[in-house]
Amino acid sequence: MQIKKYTDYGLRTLIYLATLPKGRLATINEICAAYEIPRNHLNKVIHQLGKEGFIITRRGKNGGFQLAAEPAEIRLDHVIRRLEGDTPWVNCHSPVCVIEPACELKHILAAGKRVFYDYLASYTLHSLLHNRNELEQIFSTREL
Amino acid sequence: MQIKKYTDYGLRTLIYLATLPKGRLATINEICAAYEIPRNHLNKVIHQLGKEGFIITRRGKNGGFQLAAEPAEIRLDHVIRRLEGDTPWVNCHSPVCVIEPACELKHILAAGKRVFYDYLASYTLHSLLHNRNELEQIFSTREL
DNA sequence: ATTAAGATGCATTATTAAAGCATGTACTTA
DNA sequence: TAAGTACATGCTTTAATAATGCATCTTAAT
Repeated sequence: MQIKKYTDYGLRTLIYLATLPKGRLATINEICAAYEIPRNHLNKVIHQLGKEGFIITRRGKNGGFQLAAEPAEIRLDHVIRRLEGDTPWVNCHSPVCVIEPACELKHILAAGKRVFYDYLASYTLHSLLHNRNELEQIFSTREL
Repeated sequence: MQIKKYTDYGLRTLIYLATLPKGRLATINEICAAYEIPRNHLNKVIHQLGKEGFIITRRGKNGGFQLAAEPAEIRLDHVIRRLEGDTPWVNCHSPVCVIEPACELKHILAAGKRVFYDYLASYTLHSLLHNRNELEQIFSTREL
């Protein structure tokens, strides 16, 4: 019961982008360096962030990516749901559970999951920028 | 983002026990047979269920285990929290995250986790017995 | 053309859950 | 009190999946 690094990396990327001046593109290498995370994995995360419409990517020389919307418009439940994958939190098949047709558990856990994401829906990328100055400082010192 | 089979097996065990006449002991072999799950893994689950006080175990010949309380007294949040382990849903260390001191994410996810378990707190083992007759029928036909 | 960026697919490694195995300990009953 | 049966415990092995690595393709600017 923990979000994947994959999802974590995606959120970190969005946080990084949100601290940049509007219109400025970041690159995968830049983010890797800032967080000291492996390029290959981040590569896939960035790709999905683009596919899902959270960022706008641009290929080719001088390419990169930027937020596709204002931080306050990017909801955490959306981001996490997409990156994490939206499968049930209990697996009643594989292997098959014999009481599955009579079992209430899946419904209760599904509702619990809904409650969790409903809560996250009250937060956006903007909510993660509370300490924006401190964040910017961390990133700037890392570029030395 | 999915509960472990370990936790699942624990819940299934409690459901099974709840369908038995009061005072009747079940054995690990019995539960393995009912659900067709591996004895070795279930072994550990049962042990923890006992340690946590959800069931009362008795060793030796004619031993076995039974619920330690009424189904309505056994809360799902308690069971799942214990079996699943109660670690944060995001790992900010290992590897270290450079923005950790300035990052709000962990607090938001911790609150989301709380909301999830608070929701589960409104359900008990009794809530899982809605289709008790059907459950009993499934178990009885499996014993043939 | 050349270069720099993301896109894509496949292979490998690392992590952790799941399962297996062997043996210990407690308790019942003949 | 000996035998048998059930849970307890620790260690090992396997399986599943996330994470990472690598090679190459595509796109766009210069």
